[in-house]
Amino acid sequence: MKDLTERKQKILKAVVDEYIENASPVSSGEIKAKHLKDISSATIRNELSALEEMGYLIQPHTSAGRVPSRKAYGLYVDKFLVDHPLTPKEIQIIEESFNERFDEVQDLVKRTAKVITDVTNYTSVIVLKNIDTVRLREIKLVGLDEFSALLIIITDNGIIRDKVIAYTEALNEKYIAEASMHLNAIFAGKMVGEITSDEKAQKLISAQFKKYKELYENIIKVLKKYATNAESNVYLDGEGKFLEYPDQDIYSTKDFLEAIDSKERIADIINNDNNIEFSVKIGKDESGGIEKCAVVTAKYKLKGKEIGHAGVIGPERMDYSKVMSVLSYIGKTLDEITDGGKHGQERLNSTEQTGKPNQRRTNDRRGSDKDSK
Amino acid sequence: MKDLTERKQKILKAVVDEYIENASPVSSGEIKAKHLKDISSATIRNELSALEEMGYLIQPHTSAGRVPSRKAYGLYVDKFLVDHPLTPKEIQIIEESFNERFDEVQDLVKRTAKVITDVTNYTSVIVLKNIDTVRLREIKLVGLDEFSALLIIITDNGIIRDKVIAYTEALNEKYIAEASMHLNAIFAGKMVGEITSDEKAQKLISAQFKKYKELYENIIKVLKKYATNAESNVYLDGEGKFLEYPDQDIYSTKDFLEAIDSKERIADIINNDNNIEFSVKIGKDESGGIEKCAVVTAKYKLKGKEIGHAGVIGPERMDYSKVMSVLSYIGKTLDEITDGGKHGQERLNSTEQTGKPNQRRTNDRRGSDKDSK
DNA sequence: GTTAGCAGTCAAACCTTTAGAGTGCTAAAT
DNA sequence: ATTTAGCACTCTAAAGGTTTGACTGCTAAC
Repeated sequence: MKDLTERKQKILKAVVDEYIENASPVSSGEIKAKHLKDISSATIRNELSALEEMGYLIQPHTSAGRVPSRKAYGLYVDKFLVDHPLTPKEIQIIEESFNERFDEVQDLVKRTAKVITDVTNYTSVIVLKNIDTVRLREIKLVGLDEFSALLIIITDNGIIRDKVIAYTEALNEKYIAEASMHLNAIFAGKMVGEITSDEKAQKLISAQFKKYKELYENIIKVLKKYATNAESNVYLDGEGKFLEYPDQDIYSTKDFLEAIDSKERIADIINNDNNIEFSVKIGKDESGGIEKCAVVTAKYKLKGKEIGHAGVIGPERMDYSKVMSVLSYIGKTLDEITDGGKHGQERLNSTEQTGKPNQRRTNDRRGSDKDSK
Repeated sequence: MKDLTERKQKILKAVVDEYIENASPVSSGEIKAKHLKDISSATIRNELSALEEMGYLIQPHTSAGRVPSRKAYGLYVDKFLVDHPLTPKEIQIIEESFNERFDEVQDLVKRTAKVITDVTNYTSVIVLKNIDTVRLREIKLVGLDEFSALLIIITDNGIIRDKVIAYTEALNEKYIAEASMHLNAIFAGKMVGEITSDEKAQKLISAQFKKYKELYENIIKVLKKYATNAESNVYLDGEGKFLEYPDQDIYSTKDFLEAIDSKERIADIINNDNNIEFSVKIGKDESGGIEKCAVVTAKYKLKGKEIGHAGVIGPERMDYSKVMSVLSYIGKTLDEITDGGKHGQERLNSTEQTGKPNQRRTNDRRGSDKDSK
């Protein structure tokens, strides 16, 4: 009775599939009718009972069917995912959405979030790698008026951020330009983490470049702020989608909304286990998560460089196969448009050639190359 | 029976006040007990009946109390608002929030939204004036690499936006700098509307500055996009607050969420009647609005310049007096910190002196200087 | 014009009943 | 030793029926 026999697995898969589809407890009769016509419901009941004892199923009350437990979803994601080919319509949505040219990485990120939502019908989320762990390509300083300048931070993966910084003494254009050069020499190529954590070097530089001290310190401050600021790294789309799966009880809806509200929390959840290709986090446990929700994410790569994670937040009973197929397809599409052999590695910045839309058409796709939680 | 006698007004006000407080239909007995002890409930019933006939009240069913109609709210906002002094704690929240220095107008805007939500406990919304109707102070072009540059748009009210633009031919730094100067000469001081709508001038310029044609056209495109793009002008905070007034039925919650989801719609509602100091839009009517919700906004000024509208989206039965008092107080506070006689008009850009927080302390405040819908 | 008093209405809360979906168990069949 | 049929049992959800009490509307007296 301790073994997960093949038949038990089949039945378990049937329960999960059925529950994902209908959101109501699955009965033995239902399984017999739709999945395993050749054994009797009584036998299935025995198996269900065993599976319940093993912790895979939950019975809301004695005379109800069974509902998958978190453990069951975990196993399901590990073993039972099937290839879920995208419909031509879905493919079309994705292709069209990426056919338009983009000038800026952030644009593309937003668009990706939107398309994930459109195709999966779940709330989508993209969390970019913390600027902390990313190399600076360049910083620029552009004077705005005598008391302020725009600091432009360009990271190695092509993301551009900027921020106004102000200073107390009036500075002229020339001074700014000079400072910009000097400071750039210091910052370029370094990781933000390196700069902000290395107090010694900071002091040294700060002393060496006395003239630019205030500016330098301001810049460090801005970088530090970005490094600890989830806000600017988290992109959401389709926050209202949860209204479309209303089988959840009030509690989890509230937890969902609270989670959605706090970008820090989202970032924490998604950055938690971020070294695997696909990550699936089901429900809330010691290490975080969202009550009654599942978070499925995949590595988000642009031009071969990993720039963060992209995925979906939905009910536990989400259509995992579909979501993973969609994420996988989108990943592949992004790969193609950003790394289509057009430019060498050195130009892997934020811009894409203007003019005609990228030509591509691929209908084959891999199913679920997963890794699971 | 056609006149809104003084007593009727009192009763109407009582109904609205009571309903705002308790969210349940108001009965004649309640009014007698809490508001008009010296007339009998029977008399009040007669009056209620008359008020209902006049369209101010609605009876959900025969044996229920009365609920205010939209017409009643309108009258209430017009005539019955009272001065609603802020508590010391509320004042403290506001003051503290603005005491920190800010470098950028957008920062201040976000902070304003946050503080409105914190103090009123409603979802707050700030809609900046469309860039279309605002004069450009300056544009800058900063080369990022040979195929792209960052376009920085600085408007007359100190708002900074930027956008990467890409071009097809490699351009060097010098070229960009030159173009930046030339183009700036063309754009500075003009309103975006002027530039984008005047096709003739566009053609002319485009011919005259042949060298910069592609750039110029790209810039126009970006400006046009901003001009028609609500997204970047709408700031929300406290989107989840609606959970805290759950007396609404499912429908209106849905409409609320849908409205919140679409920044265009928000912008439409708020820009609709934007020439009055305070605007109150109750419920949904021909000209838009949100079912069962009220939108209260005030002009949002910085350094004496009107830069948009700030306000609140909440249930129809919102605490109008309080909201208006809060908006008014915040408006006054902003006036003081941004125009405290520190700099002349010419420096009304985005920066504020660094260092010590602004010193100010004002506890007097005006109540409700309203204008109403 | 106002009020007291009372009949009438209606929603909400609370039961009770019923139906049926689904299980668990037992004993027979394989 | 499994599998299955059969049946008693459980529990929810839906439907129907009462009761309660909060209101109103009306009438007749003040």
